[in-house]
Order: sequence, then C-alpha cells, then structure tokens
Amino acid sequence: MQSSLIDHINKFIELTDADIGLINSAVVVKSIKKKTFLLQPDHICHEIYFVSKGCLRLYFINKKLNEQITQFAIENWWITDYHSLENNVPSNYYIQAVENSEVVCINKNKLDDLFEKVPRLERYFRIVQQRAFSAAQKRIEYIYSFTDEERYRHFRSLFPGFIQRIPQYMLASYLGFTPQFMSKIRAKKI
Amino acid sequence: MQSSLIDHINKFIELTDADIGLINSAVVVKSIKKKTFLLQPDHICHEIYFVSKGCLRLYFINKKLNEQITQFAIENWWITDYHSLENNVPSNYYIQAVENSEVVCINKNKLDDLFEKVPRLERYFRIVQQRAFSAAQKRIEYIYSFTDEERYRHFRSLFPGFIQRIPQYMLASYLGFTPQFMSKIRAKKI
DNA sequence: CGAATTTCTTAATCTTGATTCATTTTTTGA
DNA sequence: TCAAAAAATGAATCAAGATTAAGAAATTCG
Repeated sequence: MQSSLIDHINKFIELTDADIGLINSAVVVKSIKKKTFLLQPDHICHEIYFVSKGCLRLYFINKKLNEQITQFAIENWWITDYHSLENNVPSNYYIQAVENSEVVCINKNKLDDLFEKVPRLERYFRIVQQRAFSAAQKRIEYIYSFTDEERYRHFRSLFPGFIQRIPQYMLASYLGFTPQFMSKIRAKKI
Repeated sequence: MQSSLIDHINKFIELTDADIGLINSAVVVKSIKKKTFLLQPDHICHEIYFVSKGCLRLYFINKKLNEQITQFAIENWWITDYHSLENNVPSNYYIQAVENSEVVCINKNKLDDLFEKVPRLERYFRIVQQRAFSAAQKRIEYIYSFTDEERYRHFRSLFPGFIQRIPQYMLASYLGFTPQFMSKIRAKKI
C-alpha cells in the first residue's frame, strides 16, 4: 500500500524503489484528532506537513485577540510556517487539525538529508513551491480586486464542497471579516 | 565579468564553468527604459525576469479602472506571472519598468531544457520559490494584522530606501489604498 | 526655458464592514 | 439525554478609508 505522499510525488517525478524507501524512512505518519495542535506560538517550527486525510488550519491571534486564519490545507496540500522553519525563529502561528486527520510529517533536517540522497526531490518541491506561490499571487489579486462580500461569493463558487466542511466563522476569519458580517451576507437572498 | 544572476545562483549552489556557459546561453539580458512593458494583458507570459538593475512592477487594472500593483521587484528579485506562465493562459497583468533597468530574461521552454542539463538548478529555484512563498505568507499576515495606515508605517520602516525610489501613488496602490489617503496620513506628524 | 504632463494635496461627503451586546440554534460529550 | 459549550444570528451605532472634485507642486522633455 503506497502512501498518498508517494502517489503525489510520483505525479511530478519518477521514484525508484530505493527512493521510496529513503522517503518513507524520513517521514512520520500521524493520525491526529480534531483540535490537535502541530505547532503553537513561541515554538520553532521544525517540520513540514503533508495532509493525506482531513484538514488543517494555520492561524495566529491578532491584536484584537481574534483568531486570524491565513491558510487551510486539505488532502494533498503541504502546510507549515516557512518563516519559522527557515530562519529557526519562534513562530507566531498555530497549526491545528480542523477535522480528524492524517498527516505526513517531515523534519526539516531529515528533509535536507533527503535532498542529498534523492536530488530529484528538489524538482518535486520546486514545482510544489511554485504552485504555492502562484496560489498566493492569485490570493493577493483577489484580496485587492473584490470587496469582502464578493470574495465570500467567489470563494463559495470555487469551493462549494469545502465550505461544508468547516464552521462558517473559520471561513469568515480566512476571508478577513467578522462572523456577524458573514451572517449578514448569508441572510441576503443569493 | 560575471553576471549578477550567476552571482546570485552561486550563493545557493555550486556551478561549474560548463553550467555557467549553459545558463548564459539560455538567457537574454535586456536594458530597458523606464515605462517599458515586458508583459501586457491578454498576452501569455512566456518568460521569467531577474532584475539585475533597476525596478519593475507587476500590476493589473481593477474593476474601478485603477492600477493595482501586486508586486515590485528590485535588484536580485525574480518577477513573472506564474499563473499565466504555468498554465499557458493569457495574463491579466502588466509588468513594467519603474526605472531604467537591466533584466535577465529566461524563456520558459529554455528554462525547462536548462533544468534537464543542469539539474542542480532545481535546487536553486526550489529555494527561491520557497523564499517567495514565505514572503507572500508574511505579506498576507500583514494585510490581516494591520490597518492601512499601520501597513504604510510598517513598510516605510522596513524599506526606507525603497520608498524614495518610487512615486507615492505606486506605494499607495501596492498597499491597497488611494493616493488621497496616503496624503492624509503623510500630512500627520510622524 | 517653458508648456505639458505627472504627481501630490485638501476637504466634504459617503460606504463597507467593525463593534457591541444580546439572543438563538446547533453540537458535543459525560 | 441533557447540560454545557460552540456556533450562528440580529440590530444599532461607529470608524476607516473611498469617492469626488478641485487645485497646487514637481517633473519631464522638446
């Protein structure tokens, strides 16, 4: 039984059985219950996470003491705090399971070793990072193109399935407005 | 005389003379005058640009017919529309020189060939993309943490030199507010 | 140099979405 | 199964920043 991470990597590069062995021995697969934290503020982030099942969120507490979600990760997405990971500085973020989930964890040092042993993985992660950056570029475009209400309708039309999976207040947080405002626009006909 | 792109790559990976030759034969260095466009809407973006001198901006025209700048690139930064580049679809964006500039242009197909010939370049671009994504994560954090006025003051304290180089209205556009509001907050004492 | 263009400023009014506070509905888990 | 916690809603007031409409100042370049 192939892990879903290996399946995902295989979509971008070819792996030998030896490569797969090396990858599998570098990762730890964890089943985590809803609300479990994988990262909390003031801790240095040492791992990147691949979601094989479920949903995680990345958020921080803003000055008004509200949760501000900056990213969700569902099946086949990576999530981590790259700033903390790369600069070895304490994070401001929480990474938390929104649903019971299964994640593939890779420690940063082990990942660096793995790049030495399986150089083709550089290509896989180059492509993954480029897609992530491209998505971030699009997101910034949307933030500056639409009003909050438009962004909600747009998001709902793009990911109709996803909004069923999470509480409305989390979507409001991700979109950058209050649950009250969310209620207001949901109360309007279409 | 080494190009500044080669210098930059050399900070992350080791290149042989043969590698350098291959890279140099894949790129085109252009000197472009202020206001020159490297990309315009409805065109598919086929190149990525490395700024060796000067400053470029990436922007689109929003629904209110105003320019919305989403990115600047100064010396040693890459800039392109990855969405258009990767999916071969027409761009919504302009890429324009803000100052007389020198850019290293790499065609996407030539870059793909180059990855075959110089696989270690995957590593360089993996790191560059990861940094770009990390910067985008931080930017989204700031967008949702601060008011517009706070973001202006924060940006000014982070990049005091840069704000001298560009017209104020471009900074207002990048920060997502109007030139009038920019004037208002600049008129306040400190 | 001097006219044209770009850029910046001021001020009055208006809008989107926040805040506050209260209530209702839904979900969870002992 | 039912009490407690979590999530969603509603309405009144408020604030940050947009809009509109002039003008003033600074650059550019023929």
